Amino acid sequence: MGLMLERIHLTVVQAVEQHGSLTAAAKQLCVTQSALSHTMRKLEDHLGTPIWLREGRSLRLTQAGQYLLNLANRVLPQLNYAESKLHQMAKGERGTLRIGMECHPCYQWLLKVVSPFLEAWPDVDVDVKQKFQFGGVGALLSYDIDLLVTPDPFYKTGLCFDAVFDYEQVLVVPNNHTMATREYIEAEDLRDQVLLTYPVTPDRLDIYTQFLNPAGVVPKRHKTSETTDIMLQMVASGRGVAALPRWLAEEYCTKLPLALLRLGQGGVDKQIYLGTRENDNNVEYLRAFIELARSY
Amino acid sequence: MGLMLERIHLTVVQAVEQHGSLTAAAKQLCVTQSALSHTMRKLEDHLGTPIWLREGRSLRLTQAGQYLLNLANRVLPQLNYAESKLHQMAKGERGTLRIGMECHPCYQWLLKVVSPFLEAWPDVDVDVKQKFQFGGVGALLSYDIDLLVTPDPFYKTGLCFDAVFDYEQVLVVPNNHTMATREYIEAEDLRDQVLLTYPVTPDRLDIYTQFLNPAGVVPKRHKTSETTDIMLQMVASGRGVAALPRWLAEEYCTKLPLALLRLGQGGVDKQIYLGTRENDNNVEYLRAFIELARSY
DNA sequence: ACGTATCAATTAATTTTACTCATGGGTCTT
DNA sequence: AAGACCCATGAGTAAAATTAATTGATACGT
Repeated sequence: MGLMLERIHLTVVQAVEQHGSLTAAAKQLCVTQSALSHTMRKLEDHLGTPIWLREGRSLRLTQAGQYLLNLANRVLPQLNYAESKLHQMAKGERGTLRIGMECHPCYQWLLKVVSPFLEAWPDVDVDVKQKFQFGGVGALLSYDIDLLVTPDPFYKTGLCFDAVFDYEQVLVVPNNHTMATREYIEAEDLRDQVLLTYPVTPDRLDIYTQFLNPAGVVPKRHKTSETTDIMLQMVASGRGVAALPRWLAEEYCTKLPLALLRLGQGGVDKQIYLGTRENDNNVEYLRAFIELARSY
Repeated sequence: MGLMLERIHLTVVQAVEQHGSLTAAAKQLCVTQSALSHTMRKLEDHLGTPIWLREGRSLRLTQAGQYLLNLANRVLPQLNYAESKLHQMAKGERGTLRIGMECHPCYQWLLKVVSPFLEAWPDVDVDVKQKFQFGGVGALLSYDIDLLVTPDPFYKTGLCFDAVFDYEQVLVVPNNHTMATREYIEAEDLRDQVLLTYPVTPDRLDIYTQFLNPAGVVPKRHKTSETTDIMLQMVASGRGVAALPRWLAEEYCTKLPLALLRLGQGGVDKQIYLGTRENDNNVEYLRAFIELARSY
């Protein structure tokens, strides 16, 4: 009645993949190559299938091995994090608030909330992540993050979303642009414009989903930029137009020759949501963060 | 450099919670109580925090212990499933296709696809699950299922959704109902009707999201029923009306005195989607299932 | 209130396991 | 063809896990 698939096995598969050989993995793990060879051999016997094909002096993962590697990449981070979190709990520390960002421009806003939070909770660290294998919701569900900042809430059992921030999405144009003096623009007006956005898929860009798509309009060209600074430099120099939160764009208006226009007569209104797991409802510092965010 | 949090620890925490005592857990795991006491004691020393409060002769989880239990409930199923899947792979079996259902009436449709699939892939088993802690998407992301049947796709990085089935959602009324002879109804017509649905939240019922809510209509009463049979028995006996897929309702029309009405002049059209992980794109039998489903 | 049953912790003895060392057989490089 | 590199194997040993036996504490029944 032997359980057999252990943490060490996943660790080895992962380390071998990372370092290229059993020997290198062994050095990394501070044991001999022989130890790992024995250990993995036992697992292979137990499973009844090899994990690697021994080709000359190198190892290539079998299908079973690839499955193990995939498992390792999913499970090991959880174990590692849990262990460190338990250590933190033991020392009486509050732990780390892991924040995931699904919203490029929110970063600036987040910084303004994080800083008073760190003061109010000196024993809680903050960690911000931006890339997720399965999107922000996936990261929340698989405990890779504890809090998700997103303009795009997704109500599912086990998750809570709180709206914490209202803002208006506006179009940013150079202030010598032909449209610069208008109060608002229509979707049609963008048909012959170059649109600058962050590099994410159009279905996650509000300017498309809420403004252009309903009107069936596609801009002349679509360019992307990772950073707001560069993006607005491009706008100022007449390379295109961009859609950003008003509060963010306004900060740049003092530095760059820009004008802000409403999107449609009524404007496009947005909210930022904070997503959490229901399980974490009673985590004090998490609730506190949301309260703090709401009060801004 | 001692790694320490092992599978056995999670197993013990889970087993103690399940069986109420260390002794019972030990029996379950085919070891002595002493062994578990030692093992867990070592972990507590390593972490620096107790896992249980010893109250008289019983154990109560500390906060750290609860965290461990939560971790165990998330991680152990993955390890257990992985181990059995690897054993299957070793024996040359294809494995199990775990299907999650987020759509009550789809069950009937699914059965029609599963049966030819089982014939075409004799070495693949099928398992159908209906309850998910974090919704269908969560189950997909955390590898609790491999395929999600849903009317409500959710595009996220790492997931694919394929539309496999178009159908019309219709209103089912008894055939002696005052509206029974009409071709279609308006939302207003439901204001004084009793509505029968499956027991899920209204935001996941198309009749609300696509028909009633836009018109701001609330039915006189809302009753729920777990099964289609009972629901339509109720409809036939004049206790209310129900919204169901046309193909499903039509099957009952031969047995029960029912009439089907379009929802609104244009009718409400729906699709069933099959959700998978991008990672599984190359799993033959999964692709085959989707193809098979599409061809119906 | 007393005896009995149950449960967890502890100690010491024992078994099992994991690891290292030493070695051999491959393969690739130059 | 030599040297470097890599993995597998077998035997011995150190370490760890497990057991058996016992204790102390608590609940329960009569």
